[in-house]
Amino acid sequence: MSTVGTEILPQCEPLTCDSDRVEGVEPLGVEKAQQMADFFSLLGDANRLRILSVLSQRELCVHDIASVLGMTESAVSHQLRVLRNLRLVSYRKEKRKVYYQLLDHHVLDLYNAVAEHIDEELA
Amino acid sequence: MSTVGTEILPQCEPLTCDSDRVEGVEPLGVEKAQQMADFFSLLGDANRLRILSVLSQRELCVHDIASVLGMTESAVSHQLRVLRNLRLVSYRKEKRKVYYQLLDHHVLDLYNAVAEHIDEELA
DNA sequence: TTGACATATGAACATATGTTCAAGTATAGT
DNA sequence: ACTATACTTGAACATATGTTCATATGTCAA
Repeated sequence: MSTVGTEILPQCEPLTCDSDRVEGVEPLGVEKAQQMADFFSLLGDANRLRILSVLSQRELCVHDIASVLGMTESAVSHQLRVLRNLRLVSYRKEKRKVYYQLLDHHVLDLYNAVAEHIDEELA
Repeated sequence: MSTVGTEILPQCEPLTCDSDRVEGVEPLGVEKAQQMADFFSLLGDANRLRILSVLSQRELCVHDIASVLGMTESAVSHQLRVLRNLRLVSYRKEKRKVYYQLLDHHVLDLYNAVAEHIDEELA
C-alpha cells in the first residue's frame, strides 16, 4: 500500500462544485466514444456523402462517380478507399473498370435520418 | 453561338467511359450535402459524444461535466458552445453555475443507432 | 510492344479542428 | 472591496483531414 504519512489530499477528486449530481452518471467510455466518433466522422464529409448518395442509386465505376459529382478521379479513389476500409462499399472489377456498390445499407438509415432532420430545420 | 470552325470537342463532357449508367442518377446537392456533413461532423468527436452521453442522463453544470469526463473546463466550454450553436443543448443559470441539458433528443436516436452498430461489428 | 484508358497510391500542400494557456467576465460569500 | 468560484473567450499550437499533382499499376486493343 502506498501510504504517505498522515492526511493525504485526494488530488484526483474535484475540489469544489459539491453537487452530488455526478453520482450515478456513467459517461460513455473513451474507447467506444472514439469508435463512434470515427464512424460519424466518416459521414462528416460532403463529398463522401455525395458518393454514398449516388451509390445508393446505382452501382458505378470510379470514372462515372467522378463525372457525376464533378470530382477528380483521384479524389474519388481516395475517398472510396476510406469507404472500403470501413466496409461501407464493395467493388467488382469488369474489364478495366472497377464498379463500386453500397455494402452496408445500415448507413442509409442514418443518412436518411439526418437528411430529414435538415429538411425539418429549414421549415 | 461560340462556334470554333468545324468539329468542336465537348470539353466539359466525359471523354470516355461511355456507360449510360450515370443517366438518372441524381447526386445529393452540394449545399445539402454540406449541411448534412456539418451535422455528422458534430458527432464526429469523442469528447462531444461523451458530453452528450452524460447530458442524456442528467442536467449538469460545466464543472461537473469536466469533472466526470476528465476534461478541462475550458475544453468543455468550447465544445458546449458548438453544441449550443447547433441547438443540441440548452442551459439555465443558477447562482454561479450554468446547467446544461440535452435539447434535441432526436440526436440520441442517431447516437444509439451507431452505438448499436459498433457493438454489432465487434460480434 | 506500344499506347490509351481506368484506377490506385504517395507526398505535398492547404485547411479545418480541438486542446491548451492566459486572460477576461460574472457572481456569491466574507 | 476583496477573494474564490464558475464559466467564457481568444490566440497559439499541434494534429487531422482532404485535395491536388505526379507517378505508379494494371488492363485492354491494335
